[in-house]
Amino acid sequence: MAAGPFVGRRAQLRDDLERRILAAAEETFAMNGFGGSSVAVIAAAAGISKQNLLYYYPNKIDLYRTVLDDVLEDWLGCMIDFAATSSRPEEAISRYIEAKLEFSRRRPQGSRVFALEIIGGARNYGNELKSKIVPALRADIATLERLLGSRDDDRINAEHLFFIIWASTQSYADFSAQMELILDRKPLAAQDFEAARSTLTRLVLNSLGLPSPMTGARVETRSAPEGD
Amino acid sequence: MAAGPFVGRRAQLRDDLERRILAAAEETFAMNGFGGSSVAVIAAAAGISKQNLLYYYPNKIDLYRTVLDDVLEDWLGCMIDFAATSSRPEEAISRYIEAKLEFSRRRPQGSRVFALEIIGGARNYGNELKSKIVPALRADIATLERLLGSRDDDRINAEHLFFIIWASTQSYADFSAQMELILDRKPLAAQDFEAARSTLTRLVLNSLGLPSPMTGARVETRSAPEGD
DNA sequence: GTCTATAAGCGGATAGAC
DNA sequence: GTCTATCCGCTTATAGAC
Repeated sequence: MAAGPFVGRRAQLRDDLERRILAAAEETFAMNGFGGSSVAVIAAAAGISKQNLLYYYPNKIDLYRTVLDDVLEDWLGCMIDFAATSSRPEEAISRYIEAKLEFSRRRPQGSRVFALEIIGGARNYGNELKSKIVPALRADIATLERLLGSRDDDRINAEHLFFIIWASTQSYADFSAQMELILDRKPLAAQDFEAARSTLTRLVLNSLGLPSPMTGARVETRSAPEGD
Repeated sequence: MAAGPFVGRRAQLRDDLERRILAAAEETFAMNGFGGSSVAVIAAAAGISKQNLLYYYPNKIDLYRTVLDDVLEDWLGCMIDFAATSSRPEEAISRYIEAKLEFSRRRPQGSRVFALEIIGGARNYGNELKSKIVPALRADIATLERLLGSRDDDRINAEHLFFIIWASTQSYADFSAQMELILDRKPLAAQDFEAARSTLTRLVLNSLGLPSPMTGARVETRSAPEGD
């Protein structure tokens, strides 16, 4: 239902309210899980009555799935760049990590709702997981494999390298409560995400024998394998 | 309450039942979260009545905290080795990753209960998180920092390197549902954990300029920076 | 669309018999 | 320790007035 140029005022108001409800639901589900969130609390957070919420979303599970859909759409939009990129490997990987971390920074609650669903076995979102998320991840893994080149012998396992990238970037949203305690800073600041980006990028590129794209080819601990 | 040599039959039975309840609770909480788990369902999984469960654990939140305590004790037991180790850096780090992955493999449900609690902001376990878990992680980070040596210049950030290790190893428990779909194998097999260990260990050691401990000093992609 | 009212059931927790 | 019986608040969801 994309908004055309002639959206009426009513439709606009309705759209605004739906967004407010979804935002409230995303936050509540992230903090309390599906079972721990009541429709009444979500409605209160959205500034409307429980009955009114149920007018827009006929039941709790539909609301929950809509939240997941909304987050998924956002996430997929951020992630398509990787498979389509024709940049140099080090730049493609670097940008991918950056985009994934940026998503964690920009939408941590959405990331958490997803994490909760996966941890619980994806029983409410299994079809979408199989039909959309897994293919996207597989495409990313295939891209990564292509970027790694054809040295089959002692090559880094692309699937597990991808799992590491994915787990690491995601954790800056999902486990931020723990990181905040360790870094003694709440919430996490821009410098923390920058340090995360820098550390993870360096780790991955270094393990692949690729130069660091930002600081040029200079890698302090070693010399580059070939002239660039 | 360590069991002495003269534990009565009754005490033994009670202990057995408590363990059965805790196991059922761990599994139920892991799959459904705190709010999504009912005492009745946990009791049924343990093979007793709801009222009987409430005789052993007076309320739901106590049961939940006991599960977390039980998992934490197990986890702490696995993790002390790192800080105490005096092995060579590459061996210490290698063993740490191995132990953390082994915990994910052996007790995935416990790992998930913890993850759910942290994602929800650790509102039910904040004190223990601050007093036990965070200090343990800080000690591990300090150990890692020591192992990294004193090159302050362009050194890998120990905190974030640790976050990466921690997130990656934990994800093989928490997000196994997704990995199972990608790897097309349910549940994950020993070979998957071995591939995870190998990939992550190699990634971390390589980024630190350390030789791989298992395959000797041979690292396919580069030559060692200095003779060992 | 938003309200009041209410249905129908599940939730955690307690009382007291045995 | 385990059982039956029960309380009562909160839950999702619906009906119908305005």
